[in-house]
Amino acid sequence: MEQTLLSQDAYRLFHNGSLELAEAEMNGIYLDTNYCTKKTVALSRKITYLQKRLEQTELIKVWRETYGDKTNFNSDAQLAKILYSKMGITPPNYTPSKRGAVDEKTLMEIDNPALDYILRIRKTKKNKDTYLASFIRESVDGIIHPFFNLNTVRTFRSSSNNPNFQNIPKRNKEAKKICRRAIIPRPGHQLMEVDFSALEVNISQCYHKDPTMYRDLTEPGADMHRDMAQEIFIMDSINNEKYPSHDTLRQAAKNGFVFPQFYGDYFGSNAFYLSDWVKLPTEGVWKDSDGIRLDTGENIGSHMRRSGVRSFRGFLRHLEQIEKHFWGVRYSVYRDWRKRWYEEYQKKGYCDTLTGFRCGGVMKRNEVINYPIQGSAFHCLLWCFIQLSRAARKEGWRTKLIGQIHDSMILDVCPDEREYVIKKVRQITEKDLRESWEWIVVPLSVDVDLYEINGPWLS
DNA sequence: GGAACTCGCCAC
DNA sequence: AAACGTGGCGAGTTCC
Repeated sequence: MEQTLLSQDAYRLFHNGSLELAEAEMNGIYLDTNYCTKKTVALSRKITYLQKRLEQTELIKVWRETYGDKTNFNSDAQLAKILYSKMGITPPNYTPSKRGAVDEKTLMEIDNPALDYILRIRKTKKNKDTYLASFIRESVDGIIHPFFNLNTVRTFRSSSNNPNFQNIPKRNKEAKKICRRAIIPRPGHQLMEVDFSALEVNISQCYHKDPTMYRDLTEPGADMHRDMAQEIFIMDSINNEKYPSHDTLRQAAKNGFVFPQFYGDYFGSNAFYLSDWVKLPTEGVWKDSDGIRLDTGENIGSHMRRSGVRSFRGFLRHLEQIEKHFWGVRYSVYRDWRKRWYEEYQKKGYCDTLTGFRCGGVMKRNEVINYPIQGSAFHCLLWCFIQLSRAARKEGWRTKLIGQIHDSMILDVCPDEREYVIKKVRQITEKDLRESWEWIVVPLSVDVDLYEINGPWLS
């Protein structure tokens, strides 16, 4: 790795950052250990039950005939051999090393009742063995002390381990409930989460200074994801109040087009993700009954056909045009920045971040473009974390900073101090940060989420 | 018996 | 022309 702390400022940020992160590590996070042990038992029982049901399936007969005593339902290698060699199924997808894949998406494409049990067992084991088990294993007197490292990541972000506090389930409702139920505040306290809104996109603006994106980020009512949803799904207006289902389309555009495009993806793979999201088939001509149902009463397959996109192939051509317009017209200044930024790297062999770090060594185009944005965004969070942690110490708060997840901070708040802490948080994140770093050319704002007093990390 | 690998899957 | 950025970690497997 050829990353270096270029400037005195960068050194100081990481020096002070490591001190305050160490303070948070020492503070630690309270665990409902009673819940953890009870839930672990419950999940074990669930796994036993699911395995019994799995035993009764036809697929398992083949599995036992093949592997006998060596049968192991947790082995993906065995599963791949059963499906793709013994049963002669053609793998719907392949792994990077060209073997038949057996991940969730792939197994869902194969019509076999046993696979449903395998997936449910996998999910349950993940919650039990990765999250609850590591919480129990790493806890000391009912407190976990996740590490927050500043020396492991190529982009100068942070990482976390023992246990990893930065990948606790959130999107999957069931997993979220199982895992976050274990995280609780100090007695009488409440958890608080402070998230920067769209931090990476805002920080990208500080590099490329695209005027269209500037408007998208600063004008009230502007919404790039809604705009792109309208283009992708060919609608005059995406009105979420009148048609709540349209929020699904906005989400699809955000996670299936806009963000992947920013990371360096292209329309070809966007098309698969988007089709999957709205349940449109990736083969053949779309039917009126295809796809999710909109609040207008129409299915999206019918809507797309009426609008002139009649099949997945048509959708590909449509998305190609949208991509062309996205970079060629809408964000052409951003596009030019990317080009220049990469060419400059090719000339110099490194690129520097706005926060004073140097990324060097052999990098691919997407890496060169993404590293500075990803790193600088985290540095904004780290700067705020340092200021807040210092204030907490100097002013003798009972409120403690306990963790950080790239663009958010997690606090264990004493309710008496709550209003003052929120005031301080907003002062640091929304005012002081911009004054301290003049290169931040857009307003930054945070969401403050509060959880119940004595309640877990769940709403 | 441990290091290094693959795969799958969780987060931003 | 090519084509999604950053991590940690559990389990299985392979190799020495």
